[in-house]
Amino acid sequence: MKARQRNARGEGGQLREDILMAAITLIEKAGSCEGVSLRAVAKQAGIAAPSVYPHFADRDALLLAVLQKLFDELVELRTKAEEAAGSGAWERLRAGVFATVRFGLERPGHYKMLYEGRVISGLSDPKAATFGRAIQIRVVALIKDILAATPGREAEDAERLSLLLWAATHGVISLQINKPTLRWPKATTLVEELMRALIRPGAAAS
Amino acid sequence: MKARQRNARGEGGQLREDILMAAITLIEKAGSCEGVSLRAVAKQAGIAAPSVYPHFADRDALLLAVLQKLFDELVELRTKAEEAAGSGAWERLRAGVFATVRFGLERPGHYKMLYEGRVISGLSDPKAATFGRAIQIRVVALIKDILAATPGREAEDAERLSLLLWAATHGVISLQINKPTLRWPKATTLVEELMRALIRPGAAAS
DNA sequence: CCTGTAAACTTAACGGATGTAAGCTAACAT
DNA sequence: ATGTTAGCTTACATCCGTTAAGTTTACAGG
Repeated sequence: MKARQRNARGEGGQLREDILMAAITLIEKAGSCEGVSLRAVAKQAGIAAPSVYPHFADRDALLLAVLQKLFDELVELRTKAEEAAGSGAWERLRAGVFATVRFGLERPGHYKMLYEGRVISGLSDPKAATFGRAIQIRVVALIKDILAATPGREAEDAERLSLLLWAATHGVISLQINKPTLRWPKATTLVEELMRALIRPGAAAS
Repeated sequence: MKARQRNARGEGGQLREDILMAAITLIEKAGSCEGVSLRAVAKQAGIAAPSVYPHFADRDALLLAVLQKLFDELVELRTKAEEAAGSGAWERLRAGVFATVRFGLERPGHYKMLYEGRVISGLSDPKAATFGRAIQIRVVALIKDILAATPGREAEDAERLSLLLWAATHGVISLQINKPTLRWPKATTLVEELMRALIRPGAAAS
């Protein structure tokens, strides 16, 4: 791991990306960001521990950057899945939710960091709180569309339904990650049942 | 903290309880069991660090004992709540679920240890996996009763519904714990809506 | 009451890991 | 040749889990 090439004059910033990637790799391997030491990240990146400091003020700043990057990644995954799902609101919503489920099950360590991580440090919390917001906004819009097209439910609170859907989805992913010894039915199927129960009650049994 | 009285001849076992209590206190204060050091537990209990070893083989054994105790506590809380709720299956189920919600919100660190904690050590996991089982078994029975009394749903899979309910409930608690900066509606209300959507669809709007 | 002994608990210490600070060296652009 | 940048080495103070050995205390038998 020590065979790292020194970067050229203007490209010291390249290392920043490498450090982030190293941290992301280790966090997934460790299952969460706790216990991932700065030294381990440095070793994974092929550099000495103090070489992190020119790029990140301290360990918290590094973890916050990782959090940001992972959220961005999830938002993009979700966006692409929605776009690939066509134009129906229901299909788009389902595709987005499924994308999150897949993300969570394939990369449980990253998912836990995003949605089960405690406040990293006092100051960084308010910033981190806004990271996932983009998703929730689009979900509310989609649910509004679905409700508007469902006779008798036009006046229901889409915001509240989105919270319920989020909670239910997160619960399925979280339990499946944290209680892996139980035998779980297919997560996407469970989530689809929850979606139908909450948003399209008429089709509960698919 | 150093004014601890030495225990009498045969009652060294008293300290075991004190250590457990100290660990439980610190885990709640720290928000999870990671980062709670054996030395900190000892200091909280008013003893020196090595005095833990006559009572617990190592740190993992201590944490496992804490896990056991916390699960027992939650099971008892839930049992009492169900018993106080009368004889209706729906009311008993709701009371039990609400008790868990209250436990989670009042003691988020303990809840996270129970339901978001990773495997403590290789060997201890299979044992720990059975800890929460008692709850789920009773929930399935209650849901069976409810379904049997609901025309048209007698044949539905109570086991699967219990998983969905568990996931949805856990999702509400977990998100509310881990995203405390968002403004959340009352958790018990959210959970009751989920319960109605899943188990009593006819009464979705209360 | 005295005393021996075993339990309850302490202090000291080891080996290692951690985050971070200072200063140094090697490479490249000018 | 020189100045700046990239990254390294060394070092610090602190904490960790754990072991070994010693000390204090409570009680039983005389």
